[in-house]
Amino acid sequence: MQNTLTTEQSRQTLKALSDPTRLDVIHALAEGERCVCDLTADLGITQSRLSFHLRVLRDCGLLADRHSGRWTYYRLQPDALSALEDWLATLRQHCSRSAPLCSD
Amino acid sequence: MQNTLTTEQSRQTLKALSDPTRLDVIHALAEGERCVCDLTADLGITQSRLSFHLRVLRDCGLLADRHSGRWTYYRLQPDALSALEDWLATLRQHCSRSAPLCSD
DNA sequence: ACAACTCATCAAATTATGTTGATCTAAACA
DNA sequence: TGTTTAGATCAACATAATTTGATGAGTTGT
Repeated sequence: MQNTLTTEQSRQTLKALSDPTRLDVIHALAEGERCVCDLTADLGITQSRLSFHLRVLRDCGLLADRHSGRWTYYRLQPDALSALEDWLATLRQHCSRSAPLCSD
Repeated sequence: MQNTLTTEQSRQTLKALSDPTRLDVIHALAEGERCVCDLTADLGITQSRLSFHLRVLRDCGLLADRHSGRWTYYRLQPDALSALEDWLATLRQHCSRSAPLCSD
């Protein structure tokens, strides 16, 4: 499979995943999609704070949302994780080519 | 291969990789190990700034260093990238299990 | 229309990260 | 010993990310 993430997109996804609150969100959504008010209760954080983190995760493609009535449901997009894995694998392969240059 | 990274270690590595200057360092080192003064010249940044980023990368295991005379040589540790890939793959597998819960 | 509910957004305050320039230690070499 | 070089560290500043509390927009039910 080809990596379609730009370096900038990968950076944003890496940064998004490096926050503990956002990892909590991801774990909570691993059970399936949930509305914001349920997530707020599950995680025990304020609504505006959760909304901020949901936006970060959605903006980098890790989450998708769906509106129904007055609720907004968020769900995981595992393909975004796959794409990041591909990007990382490519980086690692590039790094593994490295040979020592400096001898002393 | 088993994932040996804790969530906290993974977070630190993700955060380390999410900075453009640090990605530049990694790409520079993909050619092989280099001393700090050569890296400073390669990247065109100040010595203290580079030193700061090298420490972040070393602290999360992405780089190793070696002292020889008055020089310090840094090199990549591709295994740290592999470990992060494993952690990500595990997270993705966990996420991919998710089934929609909310019907309306 | 009105009230209650869900959620996003905003400004202000707080906290975390990165940058700069100076200083310090250790090594090399005259 | 005195001087130069490599590199780490520190304090001060600058910038970016996060949190909080308030407000606003849309939806539902009375």
